[in-house]
Amino acid sequence: MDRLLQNIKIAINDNIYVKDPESSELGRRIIEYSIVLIDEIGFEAFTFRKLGERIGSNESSIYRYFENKHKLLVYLSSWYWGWLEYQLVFATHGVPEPEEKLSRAIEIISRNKVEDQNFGHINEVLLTRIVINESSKSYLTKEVKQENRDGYFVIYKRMVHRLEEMIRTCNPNYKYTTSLASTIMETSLHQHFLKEHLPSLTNGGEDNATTTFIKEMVFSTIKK
Amino acid sequence: MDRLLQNIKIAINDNIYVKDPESSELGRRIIEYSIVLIDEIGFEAFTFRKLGERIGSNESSIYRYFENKHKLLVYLSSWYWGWLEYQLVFATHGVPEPEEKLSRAIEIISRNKVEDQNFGHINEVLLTRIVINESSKSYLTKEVKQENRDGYFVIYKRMVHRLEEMIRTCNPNYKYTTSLASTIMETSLHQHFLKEHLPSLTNGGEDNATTTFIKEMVFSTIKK
Amino acid sequence: MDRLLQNIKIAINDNIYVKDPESSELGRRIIEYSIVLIDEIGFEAFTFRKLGERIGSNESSIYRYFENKHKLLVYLSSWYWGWLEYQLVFATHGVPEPEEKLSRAIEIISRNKVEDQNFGHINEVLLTRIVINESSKSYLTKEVKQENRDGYFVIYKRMVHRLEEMIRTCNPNYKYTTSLASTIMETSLHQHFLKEHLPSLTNGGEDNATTTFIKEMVFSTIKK
Amino acid sequence: MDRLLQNIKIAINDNIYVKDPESSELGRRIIEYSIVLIDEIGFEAFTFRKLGERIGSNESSIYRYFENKHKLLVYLSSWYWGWLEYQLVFATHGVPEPEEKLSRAIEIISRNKVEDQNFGHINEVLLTRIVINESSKSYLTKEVKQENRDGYFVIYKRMVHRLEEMIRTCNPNYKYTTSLASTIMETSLHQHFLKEHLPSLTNGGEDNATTTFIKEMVFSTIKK
DNA sequence: GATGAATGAGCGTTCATTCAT
DNA sequence: AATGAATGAACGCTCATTCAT
Repeated sequence: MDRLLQNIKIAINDNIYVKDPESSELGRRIIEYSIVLIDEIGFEAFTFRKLGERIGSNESSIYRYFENKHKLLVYLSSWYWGWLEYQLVFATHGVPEPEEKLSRAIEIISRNKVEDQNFGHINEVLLTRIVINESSKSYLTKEVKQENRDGYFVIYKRMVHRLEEMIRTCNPNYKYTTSLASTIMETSLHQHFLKEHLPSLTNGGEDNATTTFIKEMVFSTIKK
Repeated sequence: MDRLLQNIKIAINDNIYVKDPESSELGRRIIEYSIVLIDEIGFEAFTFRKLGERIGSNESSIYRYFENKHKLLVYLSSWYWGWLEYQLVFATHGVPEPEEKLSRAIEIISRNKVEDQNFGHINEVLLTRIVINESSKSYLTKEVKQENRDGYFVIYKRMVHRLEEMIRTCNPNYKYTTSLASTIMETSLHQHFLKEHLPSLTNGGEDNATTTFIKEMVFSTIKK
Repeated sequence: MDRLLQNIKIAINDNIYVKDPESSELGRRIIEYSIVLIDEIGFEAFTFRKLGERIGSNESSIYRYFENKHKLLVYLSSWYWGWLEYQLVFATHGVPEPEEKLSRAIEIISRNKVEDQNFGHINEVLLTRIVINESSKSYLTKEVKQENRDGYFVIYKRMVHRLEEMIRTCNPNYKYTTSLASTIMETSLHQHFLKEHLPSLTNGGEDNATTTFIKEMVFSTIKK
Repeated sequence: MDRLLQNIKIAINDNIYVKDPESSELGRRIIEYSIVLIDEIGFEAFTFRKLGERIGSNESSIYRYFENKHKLLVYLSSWYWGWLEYQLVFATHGVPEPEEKLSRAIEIISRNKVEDQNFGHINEVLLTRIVINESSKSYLTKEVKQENRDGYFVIYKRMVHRLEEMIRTCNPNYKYTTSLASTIMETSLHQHFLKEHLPSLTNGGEDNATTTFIKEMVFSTIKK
């Protein structure tokens, strides 16, 4: 992305963190290296102690920012979806044609991600990999319902509802707009996962194959 | 299901377990109560110690059957898919019409599950809930690739390939058969998850809505 | 008590604190809310962090006043005994009859306490409960001897010696004046503790039963 | 004590421990060295980790026997009271004269303790010191009431009730039997504490002074 | 003088696992 | 084959305290 947006900051629900990691140097290091480390060793093996070692800081300092590693993952996921949402709004703003709008939205969500210079301390490529591999763990817990009530997933849900709205504009008579919207989101992640880890379960090998697959599926489904 | 099948046994790849849990009373208790306990407290909080307490046996005995709790989850998932595969084969066998065949397959995979009297020690309703809530944790690990090589996911993959084959029979020209097949599998689980935990992200509220949604999507996608 | 004494201040040995908590608003808030909080959660669970949160101040500020929570407890105990001593002196001053004097002293020490309007920021009822439940922890430590040398318990000891003196005046031949005096002090606390927590170990249920019990015991013991 | 009683075992309420420490060598070492270590460094500084180091065993093994250090202290206190109770029963059994009986009981409770050869792994002298210095911490907690309900203090309470019964036999008209009984128990400990740490608050310096003091006090109090 | 941020150390606990029976 | 006991290692977290402002 261009650098016009240098001052923007992805806004995250403030009861996900204890202290805003964007508010200090240490906070930003926590974000930067948690992404690197989770990608390296997986979320299961990731601990605040190891992160502390990596950033040359005591784990107790990290507790000033996040109550536990689970909330840190929720934060990273939220940031990811906030970042995608930003791109989606930017790319679809002012596009009059509903099909074109939805097409661009699917593209943003399902394409291969590249680094974004606007957020120096965040490696979006690694983060995307984390979201693909681990983010379901942020909601597949016994506490989903409470966390949902606490607004942990607002950005994700807003994304789904934006898609839903676009689908409805394309075809007001289509019955399963919400399910289709959430399927777009989930399929985007899942197909990328398979491509990486279980390639025999996908045709997504070539560039943009996933995007094309989803677009075809969505548009034939909602065609009047 | 009827009870004609009383003697059948779902065959599970034998390097998932150390000792076949179907081969002893203790083994069957391990399976029975691991399902109950994981459903109760979640896979994260589930430990062999707690399972041992529940079945009145020492945790070390459980190690005779499974190397660790992760493999036990792989076993349960495999069993689930094996069970579904059985139903799928049974329901589609001898159906000449390709569309009808695929339609029945989707139905088997995505419908709400009920208890199956053929497997007394397994509560299929709870198991389905576990697969919906937790099974992604069985492959979302750093070790997927190795485990795939070890054949942990053969049944799942065979299911995908069966679907793929049916899709191809319906329309030999459709390009993304594998992706569509894996999307059917994943969407079936995901929509049920949303229905349960984040209902605002699905239209799947009514009976069979998920099945209808998927069928519509699939058939419009592959329509010649 | 009447309000004639508005300007009095209980004098506490100044090496118990770093900075006199009576010398500032923050100091008084520390005293006020430490009493409330210790009563609420117990001394064990009480920390400067929690106290800081309660008074809307950083824990590091509290360290300006007290080196650690143990010294704060010593301070509170000392304040309690200083407060009791004041009442004792006030109530026995000018009483010529030795038995009457001792009787009034025992009364002061063992009666149920009520709030004293002279010290607005201190809730004497809660403080009494703390002294009953927790104050032994202020001297039951490996450091008693050193702390005694440092004068941490002067007020308490002065109280014992005042009682001792009164006992001796009643009966100059009684041999165990000091032990009896310290037993009066300890029994007053202990019986109140039992009344509250293990009532089957006391007859102290009715009003003033503890006072009557102690008086009877003391006077029969020292009777010539 | 003589060695006639070699086979006796002090019976402790079995929900104080997870596994009976008398049932294994490791368990007995835990008891033996916890007494030594608590006496050495104080209960506050005592941790299972340090105990583990001392007995050359991992702290996790200790958790097999006691849930936490607080319960271990409850166990030690209970053992102490059980041991005293045994002596008390033994010393008063068959004594017809009520005053003599009570006198012997007070003696048992308040005298200086010496090692008892019947319990090889327990150093009764150190244990007595622990009970004097630390045991109040076993009941001065926010959880007393619940723990009382759970029977943690049964032996202590039985001791009080035995004393109470003896007092009543001496003088059926005395009103405060329970309070006097609990005062005997408490004063015995407290005077020994003072003798050791704050000797200016006691006359208990000479041998048996505490015993004599208490006996005089009790008998003059209940004298008809 | 009061505060906010950061830290090191250690606690209590649990887990997965092994060993001996 | 199944069990019970024991262990090492690590986790999550909190505490008391210090430093810089």
